[in-house]
Amino acid sequence: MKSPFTAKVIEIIAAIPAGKVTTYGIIAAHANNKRGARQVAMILHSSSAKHDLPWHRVVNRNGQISLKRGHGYERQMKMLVAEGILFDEGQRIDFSKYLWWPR
DNA sequence: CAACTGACGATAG
DNA sequence: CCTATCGCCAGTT
Repeated sequence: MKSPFTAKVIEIIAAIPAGKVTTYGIIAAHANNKRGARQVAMILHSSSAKHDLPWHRVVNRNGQISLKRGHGYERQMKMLVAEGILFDEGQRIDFSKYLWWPR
């Protein structure tokens, strides 16, 4: 079996409601690995498809998409906008409106 | 098995 | 505002 951390991360991500977003750090913290944000990203990268996870609802702590242009950035933004999430001029998401906290 | 990589984050300057 | 550096450790090679 994969680590408890991995299982927890997948569980949390699968629970993110449409129209909301959360961050790598928050997920990591709830999976008992406060400083494991990078692993959350890695898990998403390798397991989002097989676990049918809403990977696009996870952004970094600035409310911005971490992907690079031409490597998923536009695709992710498009999916978020399609769910009603708006970006400001700096292409950042307003956490006061869209942040989802697992619990 | 060892080394390397990296959708991140906090901190320091 | 910015860059640099360290910590964390699952995947990949």
